[in-house]
Amino acid sequence: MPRSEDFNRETVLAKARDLFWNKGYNGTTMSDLVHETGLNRSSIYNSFGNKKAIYKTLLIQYQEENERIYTSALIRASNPLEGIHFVFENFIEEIVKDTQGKGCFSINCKVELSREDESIKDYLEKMQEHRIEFFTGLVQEGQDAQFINTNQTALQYAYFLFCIFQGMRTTGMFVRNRDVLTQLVNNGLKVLSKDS
Amino acid sequence: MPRSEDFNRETVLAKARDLFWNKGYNGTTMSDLVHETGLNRSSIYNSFGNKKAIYKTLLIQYQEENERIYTSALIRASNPLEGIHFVFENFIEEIVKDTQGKGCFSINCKVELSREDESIKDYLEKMQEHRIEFFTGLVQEGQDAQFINTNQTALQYAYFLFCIFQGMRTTGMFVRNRDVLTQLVNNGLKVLSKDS
DNA sequence: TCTTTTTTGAAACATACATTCCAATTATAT
DNA sequence: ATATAATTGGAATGTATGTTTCAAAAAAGA
Repeated sequence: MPRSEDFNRETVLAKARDLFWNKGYNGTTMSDLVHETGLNRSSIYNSFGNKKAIYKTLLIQYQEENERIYTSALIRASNPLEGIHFVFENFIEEIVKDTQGKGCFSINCKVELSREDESIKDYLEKMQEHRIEFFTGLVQEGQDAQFINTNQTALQYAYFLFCIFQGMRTTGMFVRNRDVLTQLVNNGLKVLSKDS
Repeated sequence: MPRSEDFNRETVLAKARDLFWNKGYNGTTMSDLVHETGLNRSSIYNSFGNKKAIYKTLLIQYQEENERIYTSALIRASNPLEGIHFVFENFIEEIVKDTQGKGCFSINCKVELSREDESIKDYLEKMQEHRIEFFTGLVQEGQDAQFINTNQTALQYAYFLFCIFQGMRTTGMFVRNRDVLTQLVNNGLKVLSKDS
């Protein structure tokens, strides 16, 4: 009996994501969302919840997309160190493509909302730990297979990689030169390499 | 003839800075400022201008303070590489002291306002270039005096240092363990060292 | 003391914005 | 075709918030 939604959920969410990514959470108004998605106010509230709920949906979606991108980069790699290289090359591509200097959705969220919204803080903290575990596993594998030196623990190197990632993403808001970024990664990964 | 202000300018600005730092630009209201500083609305507008003006004043003040901190760290150092070490140890202290995870005022500003406010973007972009020039000079001196290797140009190493700085500051919003941060710096600076 | 100039206090203004309401509309199942 | 249940449109609501106004108060100099 019920009438069905008259729009494509994914398309709407994509437009909402672009808005929030461009203008931040506070910089985006519900009217912006109405205008950009073409949906009516009621439809938005009805189908996606309020502003915070929409934003959280997008944040989770962003994390999951990234998760997929990273793991797929690993599959192409023939060893853990190369896997790390691929992951970072992926970051570089994202930064170079980001001609507006929007930065990382997740880091932007961290800065703008993590101190105001406890639930977002908790989520982002878990995600950060998760990423560091991800790197730790990779480095550990690399160390076991003699591709990465054992001067430091896998966990410590994981923090280092995570730090470089966040640094690139933040620095990259103003600097999007591929060569500069590539050298940045090379310099960082030099620390892990066996022959140093 | 004129009546004089009934408050301490620096004290008021310090309280305003804490507010903006804690809650961000959009998260802080003029009423917060009124409440926290104890000044009257009119007095604030009269003596400091509107919200954006106050914020910009604080941003500039923050940059200048940091400038002083860095150059004073250099004076204590006996060579450029040690100078870089001191500067980074300073970052670590700031992060460890930041028990609330407020992060860097300047990076927070970059994320929250640089895409919405052209003048702030321009200012921050200039500051970023300035910091990179600062690091470039230091590295160049270090290379000239044989403390730093010449595998990369001074400029490239400067980007690397800047990236690690921004990464530490962002990662450090959730991770404030001194040992972890110290190892982070050590790993980064290993890249510059002569015997590697 | 009296004038001048600025600061200060409290209320008022104007607007931006998230959210809700309700009637009209529309698709589905019987 | 008709009843049903959800969606949709547009206005309305209430509140949060940046900024202005203006008269009263206060300090400094003559």
